[in-house]
Amino acid sequence: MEKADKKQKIFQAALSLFAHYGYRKTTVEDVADKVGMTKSNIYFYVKNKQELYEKSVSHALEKWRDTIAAEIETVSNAKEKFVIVSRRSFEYLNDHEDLRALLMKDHDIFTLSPSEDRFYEVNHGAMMMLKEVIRQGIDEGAFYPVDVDHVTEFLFSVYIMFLIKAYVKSDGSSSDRMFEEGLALIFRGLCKI
Amino acid sequence: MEKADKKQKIFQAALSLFAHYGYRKTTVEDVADKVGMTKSNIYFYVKNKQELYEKSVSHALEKWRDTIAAEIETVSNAKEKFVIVSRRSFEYLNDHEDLRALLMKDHDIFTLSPSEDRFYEVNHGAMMMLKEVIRQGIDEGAFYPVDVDHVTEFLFSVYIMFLIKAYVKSDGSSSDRMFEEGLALIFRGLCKI
DNA sequence: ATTTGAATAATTGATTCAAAAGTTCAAATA
DNA sequence: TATTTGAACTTTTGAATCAATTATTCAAAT
Repeated sequence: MEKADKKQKIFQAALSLFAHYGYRKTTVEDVADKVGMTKSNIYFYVKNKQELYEKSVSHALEKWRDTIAAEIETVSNAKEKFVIVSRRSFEYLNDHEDLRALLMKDHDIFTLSPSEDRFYEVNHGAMMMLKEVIRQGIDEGAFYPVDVDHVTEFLFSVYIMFLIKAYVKSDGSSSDRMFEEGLALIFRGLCKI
Repeated sequence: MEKADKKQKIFQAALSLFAHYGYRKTTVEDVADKVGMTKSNIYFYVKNKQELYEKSVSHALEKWRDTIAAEIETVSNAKEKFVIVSRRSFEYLNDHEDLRALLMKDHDIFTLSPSEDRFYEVNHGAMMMLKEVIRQGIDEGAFYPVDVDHVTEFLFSVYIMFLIKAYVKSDGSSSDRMFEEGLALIFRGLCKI
C-alpha cells in the first residue's frame, strides 16, 4: 500500500476516534490499534499527536470543500452555484456523522475569528470558492454590483453562524426554517430583478 | 439613599470590576470596598457572588436595550426604525467601555444558543423589539411579507454574529466595512422597491 | 522504506493541606 | 425597622507531591 494511502487510513481512523472520544480521551495507541500497527509507527507518518489531530481534521475539511467544488461545476450560472454552495454544504454534514460529531466535540473548529482559525487554509479556500461565485454573478449581471470582498466575508460569517447554530449549539430547534428564511432574504438582497 | 439606588451603585461598581479583572479575580470584598461598605453587607442586597454578577450584567444590558427602545420611538416608519436598531446598538457599545470590556472578558454573554443564554430574558426582549419593527414594516407595505418569527431569529443571530466579530473575537480587521455591506444586503432583501 | 520493542520524557489525575474567599448571623447602629 | 458590621464558619482555590498513564524517541529488525 502507498504511503499516501496509509496516511489516509490513519487520518480516517483518527477522525472517527477523536469524534467519539475527544482529543484527550483518544490515545495514539487507540489510533494505532484501529489501523493495526504499533503506536511508534504512527510517528513515521506524523510528528506528534497534535499534528495527527490537525491533519485528520484538515483532511476531512478538504474532502468536504472539494465535494462542493465539484458539485458547483455541474451547473453554469452563478445563481444556481450560489444555491448549491448554500444548501449542499449543510447536507454534506448531515451525511457525514464523524465530521459532524467532531464539530460538536471541538467547538472551535469553526470560529468567527480568522486569526484564531486553526484550519484557516482550508476555510479560506472555501471562502474563495464563494467569492468566485459572487464575482461571476456580478459579471453575469445576475447579482447587484456589491463590494465583493466584504460581502463575501459577511456571507461566510453568516455561513459559520448557521453551522454553529445547527451543529455546535443546536437547540434541536427550528434552525431549518431559519435557514430557509435567511437564505431567501439574502438571495433577494443579492440578486437583481 | 434609597435601597434601589444603592443597588444601582453596587451593580455599577461590580460591573466595572468584573469588566477589568474578570469574575474570579474580582472578590466580593473588592466590590464592597469600591462602594464603601463591608462585604457582609453586600449579602443584604444579593444572595451570593453569582447573583451579584448576573444582576450587574443584566442591569447593564437592560439599560442598553432601553436606550435603543427610546431612540426607536423618535421616528415613525419601520425602515428608519430598522436602521436605528442596527446602527445604534453598536454605537452604544462603542460609548460604554465597561460593558464592552465585559463582553470581551466573558465570551458567553452573547451566545448563538438561546437555551444556554444566561441573559435570555433581556436578550429575548431585544429580539422582540426587532420583531415588532419587522412586523410594522410588513404592515406598512415597506418590507416583503416574510415569515416574521424566523426572519427575526435569523436577523438576531446575524446581529449576535456581528457583536462577536466586532467585540469578542475582533481581529481589529475591517468589520466596519463588513457591517455596512452586510446591512445594505439585508436591507435590500428586506425592503420592497 | 517501514515497522517494532524497549527506554525515556512529559502529562495527567488523585491527594493533601494551608491560605484565601465566600457566606452566615447575632449584635450594634441609625 | 431597615441597614450595617465584625467575627465566626464553610467552601473554594492553588501549590506541592507522587504514582500511573501516555507521548515520544531511537537503535535494531524486517
